Amino acid sequence: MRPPDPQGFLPLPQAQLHVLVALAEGDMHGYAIMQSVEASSNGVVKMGPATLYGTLKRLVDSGLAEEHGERPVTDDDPRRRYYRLTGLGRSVCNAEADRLEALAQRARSSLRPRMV
Amino acid sequence: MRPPDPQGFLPLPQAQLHVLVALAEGDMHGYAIMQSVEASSNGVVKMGPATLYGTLKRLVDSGLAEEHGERPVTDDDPRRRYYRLTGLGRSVCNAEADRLEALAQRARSSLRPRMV
DNA sequence: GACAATATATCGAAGAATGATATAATTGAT
DNA sequence: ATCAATTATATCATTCTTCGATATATTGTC
Repeated sequence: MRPPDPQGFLPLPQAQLHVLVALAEGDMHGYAIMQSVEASSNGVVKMGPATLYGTLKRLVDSGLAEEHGERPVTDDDPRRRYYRLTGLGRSVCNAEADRLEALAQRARSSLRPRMV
Repeated sequence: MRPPDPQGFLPLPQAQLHVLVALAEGDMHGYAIMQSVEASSNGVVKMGPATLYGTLKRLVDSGLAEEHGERPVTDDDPRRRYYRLTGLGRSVCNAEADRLEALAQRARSSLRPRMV
């Protein structure tokens, strides 16, 4: 029973990555994740409720995120359900970030080749 | 009739991005793309023929890649079909690389917060 | 009280990715 | 010259993922 290898989750589906990155910035409830994803992508990535809640379910099922009961003292709308990254979720998000960064680098150096 | 906005193609499905990045490194035939994607991801991304040829078709249909008849003098297996990026394909690949780089940055700075 | 925004949830359809399989030409080994 | 492995393209059926639409109820604002 070894701890699951983060690499095994890669490549991560787009929506899952976006939710993980949002949660990396802090624990959040679903609706806040939707807003965060749209805002921090400057409106390029639009995530509707179907994508969000479906994705959230998958993340919880696969152990990358979890719901928890710790609520902020102020501003507690009882409908809200808060989520956080698990340790595994952090590792996977990190691994995927590394992978994508390398990919982006490669694209860059091919598309704008340096003068030799 | 304005030229299509690269941003409108974002976010690009994973397989499409991988093929575009491979083609950014040089014109290639299908089988070479498969190998390139798998090799340069260190085996993390495995693209089978169904994904490859389906994706290639989509890229051509949407004007991001195109087939061409220019073949290398040596080493010409007549079965091969060569593809290249279009101008639009380059722009889109570049825009997506920028987006993913920014996303990876954000993930990084959240996951490994700098000491303040 | 009326209305917009917040918040979660699910259905069914569309889009994307995959494993399996098929076919055939090429290459390398013997 | 024969045989097998590799190269190369292609498609089917299924599964996974994403999306638009819709539903329901609560909260905040005027």
